[in-house]
Amino acid sequence: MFTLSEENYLKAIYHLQTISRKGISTNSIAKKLKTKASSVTDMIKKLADKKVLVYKKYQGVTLTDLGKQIATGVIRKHRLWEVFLVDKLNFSWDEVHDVAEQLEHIKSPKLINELDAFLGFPKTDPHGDPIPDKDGEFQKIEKRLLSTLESSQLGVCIGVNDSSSEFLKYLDKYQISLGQQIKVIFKEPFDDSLTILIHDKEITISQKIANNIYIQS
Amino acid sequence: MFTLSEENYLKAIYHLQTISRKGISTNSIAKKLKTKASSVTDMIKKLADKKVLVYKKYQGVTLTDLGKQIATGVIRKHRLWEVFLVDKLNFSWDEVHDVAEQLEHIKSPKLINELDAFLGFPKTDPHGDPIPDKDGEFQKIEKRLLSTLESSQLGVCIGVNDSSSEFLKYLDKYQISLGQQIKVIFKEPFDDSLTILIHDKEITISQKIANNIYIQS
DNA sequence: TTAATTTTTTAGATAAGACTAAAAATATTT
DNA sequence: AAATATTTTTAGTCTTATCTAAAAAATTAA
Repeated sequence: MFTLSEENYLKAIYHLQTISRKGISTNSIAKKLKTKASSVTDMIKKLADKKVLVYKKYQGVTLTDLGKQIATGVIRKHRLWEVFLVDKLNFSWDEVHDVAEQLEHIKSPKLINELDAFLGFPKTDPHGDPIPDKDGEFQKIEKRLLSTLESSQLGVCIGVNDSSSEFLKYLDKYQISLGQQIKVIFKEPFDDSLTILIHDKEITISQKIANNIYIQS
Repeated sequence: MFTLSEENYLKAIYHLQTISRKGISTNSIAKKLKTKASSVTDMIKKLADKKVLVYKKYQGVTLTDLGKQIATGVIRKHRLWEVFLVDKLNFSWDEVHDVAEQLEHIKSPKLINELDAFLGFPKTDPHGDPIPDKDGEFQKIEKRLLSTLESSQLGVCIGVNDSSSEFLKYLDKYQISLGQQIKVIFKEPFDDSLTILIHDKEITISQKIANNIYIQS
C-alpha cells in the first residue's frame, strides 16, 4: 500500500516522464512538488525499495511497470472525480483541481469502478485529458497546439495544457471551451499572437495562450 | 484546520458524549479509537489548545461548541457519502463504512453541499442515522429498540445500533431492512429472545440482535 | 483509612516526511 | 584541464502521531 505522499511522488514522476522520457532528475521532481531536493532524495530511496522506480545515485529515476501502474491508477481516479464534480455537482472546470487532488487518494477499487460506470465510462476529463481505463490504458488522442496553426486554418479545441484556475477563467471569459471551433484569421509574425474567430467574434490572443490550448484539426 | 487524526478524535468523543453526557474518559476514547491512553492524553492536550474541547487533568474531556460543530460536520460528510455510495454506486449497506471513513475527511464546503443537493437532501443514511444539516442540526427521530417491544406489538425498522458488516449481513440474510414492518409474535421470558413476523415468515432472533435494531412504533 | 487496583499522565523512543546546512559528485566555463 | 557553478546526497533537526514503560493520581477494596 502506498501513502498519500508516495502517490503524489509517483504521479509527479509519471507526468515528468511523459514529457522527457529520460531519467527524471531530483531537482525537477522537487520543483514539480514544491519541495526540496533533499526531501526528494529521501523519498525516491524509499520508492526504490518498494520497486516502483529504479534509482542510481546522481542518475535520476525511472518508473518501473508497477510504478507506472500505480501512477495511472491515481490519474484515473483524479480525472474520473473531475468528471463527477463537473457533470453531477455543478463545479466549473477551474474549480475541480484541488478537490480532485484529495479524492484521488481514496482507496476502494469498487468505488472507482462504480463511479466510472455511473458517469458512463467517460473517455476524457473536463480539460480534455484522457482517462486511463481499469488496466491503465489511455486512449491516444491526436492533438496539436493552437499555436501551430497558420492563418485561415481551422481547429476544434479539445484540451488545455495548463489547468490552473487563472488560465481556465481566462478561457471562460472569452467563451473558449472544449468542442469549440476556432479559426485563425491572422498570425502576427512579430510576436506570434493570433487573431482568431470564435463564436463569430474576432479576438486576439498571445502566443502564451495559444501554447496552452490543444486543438484537433 | 484540523488533521485527519484530530477529526477522528473529535468524532469519537462526540459519539461518546451522546451516550454518556459526562466527561469523557481517556480510556474510553482509547478503546473507541483502538489506540493507547497515552496517545489520547497527547492528542487531547493539543485539541484543548485548539479550543475544541475542555480538558482538566484526570477529569476527562468535554467538547466545546466549536468541537461539536467540527464533529457534526464530519458526521454529516460521512453519512452523505454513505447515501451516495448506496443510492448511486450500488454499494450495499454493509460495504459503505470503510470508504465513508475516508471520504468524510475531504475538505470542500462546496463539494458537500452540492452532494447534499444532488442526493435530494436526504434526512437519514442507509443505516437510519440522521444526517446533520449545514448548521449541524439533527432531525430528532423517535426510536426505540426492538427488544423493548412486547408480544403482539408492531413496529417499523428505522435504524440499526451496530453498523458492522457482520451484523448488517445477518440482517440481509433475514431480509430485515429499513422500512420493514416487524411484528413480535412471542417474547421468550427466559432469554428475552423474540419470535417475530417479517415478510410473512416467522423467525426467532436473540436479544442481542433485538438490541441492535431500532424501530418506530 | 490504609492497601491494592485501576486510570491517567509523563518521559523517552520511533517512524514518516519534511527541512537546513554542508559535503560530494557532476556539469559547465574559461 | 583546472576552476567555477550546479546538482545531488548526506547528516542532523523538526513535527505529528504513535508507542512502551514508569510515575502519579484517583478509585475501589479490605
